[in-house]
Amino acid sequence: MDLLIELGALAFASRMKRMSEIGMQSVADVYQFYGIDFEAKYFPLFYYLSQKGEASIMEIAEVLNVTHPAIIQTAKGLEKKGLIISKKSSEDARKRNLKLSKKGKILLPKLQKIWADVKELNTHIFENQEHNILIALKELEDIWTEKTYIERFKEFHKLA
Amino acid sequence: MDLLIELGALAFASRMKRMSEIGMQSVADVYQFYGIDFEAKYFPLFYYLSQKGEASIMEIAEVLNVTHPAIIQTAKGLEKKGLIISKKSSEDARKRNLKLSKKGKILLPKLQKIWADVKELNTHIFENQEHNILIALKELEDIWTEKTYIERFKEFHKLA
DNA sequence: CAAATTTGCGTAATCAGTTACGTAATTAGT
DNA sequence: ACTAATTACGTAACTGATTACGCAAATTTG
Repeated sequence: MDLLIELGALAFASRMKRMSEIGMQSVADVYQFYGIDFEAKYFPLFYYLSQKGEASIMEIAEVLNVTHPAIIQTAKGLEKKGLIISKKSSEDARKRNLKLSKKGKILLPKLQKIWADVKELNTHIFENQEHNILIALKELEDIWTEKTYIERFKEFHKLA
Repeated sequence: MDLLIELGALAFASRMKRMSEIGMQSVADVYQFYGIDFEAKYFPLFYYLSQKGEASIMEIAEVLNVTHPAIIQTAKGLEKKGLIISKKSSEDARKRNLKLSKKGKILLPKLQKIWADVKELNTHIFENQEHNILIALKELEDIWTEKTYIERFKEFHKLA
């Protein structure tokens, strides 16, 4: 029995969270399968640095939609593993810029291969869905951007 | 700029999580709008007790798909608010059964009204999606049930 | 029916994020 | 050019979940 599924439209937040956790665990399993010492939680930060080259804490926090202490914490983990390094910005003494270390750059191609394989499978799965979850997500993200839930709630139930 | 959306099929776990958080916050806003002292995190447990009447810690944990310490913790919160009570099972001395308190039963109709309103709006939103996220979720949940991601991964990439 | 195993619960430590707050550096206003 | 406001970062405390572990009660089994 799965109460959350029964609850349908009421419990969708809980189900999304559970699905998110399954997604994280799945990728973790892939890294492990390839014997690579890399955690799923590092992906967004490491990937962004691999694209951008160098970026400050706040810039990363904004792009990844998390708070800056979260970036500091994740960066600590990646620095400890020796995959990224940081140094004070020369233009702005408040900023600390992060970038891939030599070791990080060496690991990168292996990770890129895995990311490509994961992306390929995911795309395959999503495209074979009758209702594509990526499109559904994008629709919802746009709906919340347009108007907050509570505003919509008041309007819908004529409480405004 | 939103890197996660750009990453599409690769970052869907992070996006699901974010959407889940928006969903939780939205319901929290509705409780607040009605001036009701109830937190979104209490919903699954409180709702289940309102339906079942009485249930043990482990039973609830299984039905809600979380670990038993999570239920103990959530139950502590609801007991502190006086919305549920607990007593040792008479049939099995290991078990502690939870149920709504008098105060909880009095609050229930108000909550039920809110849940109904939220469900109505959510259903409206989801039914107007071109790709319905509830259906998409159900499809994915079934896919993972059928076979783990890593198994699927090995097959898809001919690594089995 | 006694011993071994399993089950139910509670607590502690941990985890990945958050909010709150403080400090130093930069930018804006006059 | 001072002063005020803002921005960037770091730390601390909290949150809501997890895993790991231990104890007591119930159940299985030899």
